[in-house]
Amino acid sequence: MTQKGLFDDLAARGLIHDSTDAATLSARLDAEPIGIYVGFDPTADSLHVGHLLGQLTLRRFQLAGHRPFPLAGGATGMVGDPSGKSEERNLLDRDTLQHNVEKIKNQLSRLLDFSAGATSATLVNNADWTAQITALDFLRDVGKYITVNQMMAKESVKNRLTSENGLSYTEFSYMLLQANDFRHLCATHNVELQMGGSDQWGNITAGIDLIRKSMSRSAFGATWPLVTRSDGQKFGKTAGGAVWLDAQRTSPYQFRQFWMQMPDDDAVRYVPQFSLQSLDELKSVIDEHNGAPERRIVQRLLATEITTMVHGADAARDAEAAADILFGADPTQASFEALNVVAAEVPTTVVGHDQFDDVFGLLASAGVVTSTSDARRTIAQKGIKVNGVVLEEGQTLAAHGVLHDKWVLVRKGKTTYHLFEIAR
RNA sequence: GGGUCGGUGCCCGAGUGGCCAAAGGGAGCAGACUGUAAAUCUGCCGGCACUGCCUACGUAGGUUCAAAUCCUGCCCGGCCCA
Repeated sequence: MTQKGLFDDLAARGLIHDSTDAATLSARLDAEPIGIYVGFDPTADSLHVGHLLGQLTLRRFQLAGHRPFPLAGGATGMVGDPSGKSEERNLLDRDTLQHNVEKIKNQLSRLLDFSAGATSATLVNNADWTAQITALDFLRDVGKYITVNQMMAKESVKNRLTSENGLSYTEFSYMLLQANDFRHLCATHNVELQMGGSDQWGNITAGIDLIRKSMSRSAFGATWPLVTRSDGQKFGKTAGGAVWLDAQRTSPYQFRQFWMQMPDDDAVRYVPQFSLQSLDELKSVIDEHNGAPERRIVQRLLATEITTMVHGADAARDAEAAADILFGADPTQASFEALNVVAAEVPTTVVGHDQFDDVFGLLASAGVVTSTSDARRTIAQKGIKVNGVVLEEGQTLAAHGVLHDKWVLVRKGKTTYHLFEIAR
């Protein structure tokens, strides 16, 4: 019924950081389908690549025959998780939170199958069972079972207690809410396993304890490691900010580029963690990649697979087609249709014929450069190419022609593209 | 509340009357080399109507031909005392 060896597979991919007794959990997973949940707090109206591991983990379990429960933290988002934070969070207001939950729900659905019979995913929102609980009930039914001593032992709590920022009672209580979520899902949906990032370990074990003490049954927990980058930067951040799953915030093209432009070391490390392909298949791909790293085989695999999962096959194909044109041959040879694809993926600004003389102003207002001064500098340093040709000082944007009577393709540096479209 | 030290560009940090749009480092941008990597090297790195002008060294005033630099008030932070 369930695929054997799931736990070992996860471990081999580098996806297990902590877990409750590995042998027991592994045997349990092999024996029969179980319910697993992963929580996502609605701190923004879109998830970002940092959340992908959680979604992919649920997907892996689903593919192996288990029942995934993505959880939107409508309630926990009200409080703020102190884990991994050095100071008290600013709380979002209810309307914003509600809005975020709605947007995120949709994204949580993307990678999972909700009509897969026994292994169907179930989207839950902890506000549904938490919002109505009275303070008294909560203290009796949850607080009673968890000691302050235990909460104080949490690393994130300790850190905050010794820092100057302090820790409010609200954030301190966060772990109780999360523990209650686990118990609720265990009681109502027979969910036995919670997973999360390594910073969630304390919250997860609190839930396991609560289940043992109040329900007299056992539950499992596991975490995946923090995704790190070889250069020490935070994963999922680029110069432009976070890489979002929302196509409005990060276009499929940009999303795909995030994976394409990944350093070799990171890409090789991430592939087993992010790809759903078997380890055997991946091993041969990695070998091939190491033999010819300039072909970016691993980056390409990640870019294609993840973009397809998040944005769909059509969007992934278009993004790839656009990138092939931009990073491939001479743009002046590109067909009208090809450029149309590019136009859909690359930021585009509509301009009038008469505006082409104001090169600095155009580049600045389109956001290609940060100011007209920056535009001057970049051009002086030969950093701007128009239709593939270096733009010299004093030339207008139309100096190298207009493609198909419609577009001027501007490239800044190696990877930034912008399209100027002539107003009709 | 008293004392004391400090608040400088995206970040760290030097500068204690003119030579200061402000050393140095980091980040960032561009160029070379490359593979839409990494490392390395070079240049840039407040804005604009760009051989000049404007705005900037917590904030508001003052002294001076001239202030990030001196004086006064205020705000904020560290430390010590109460």
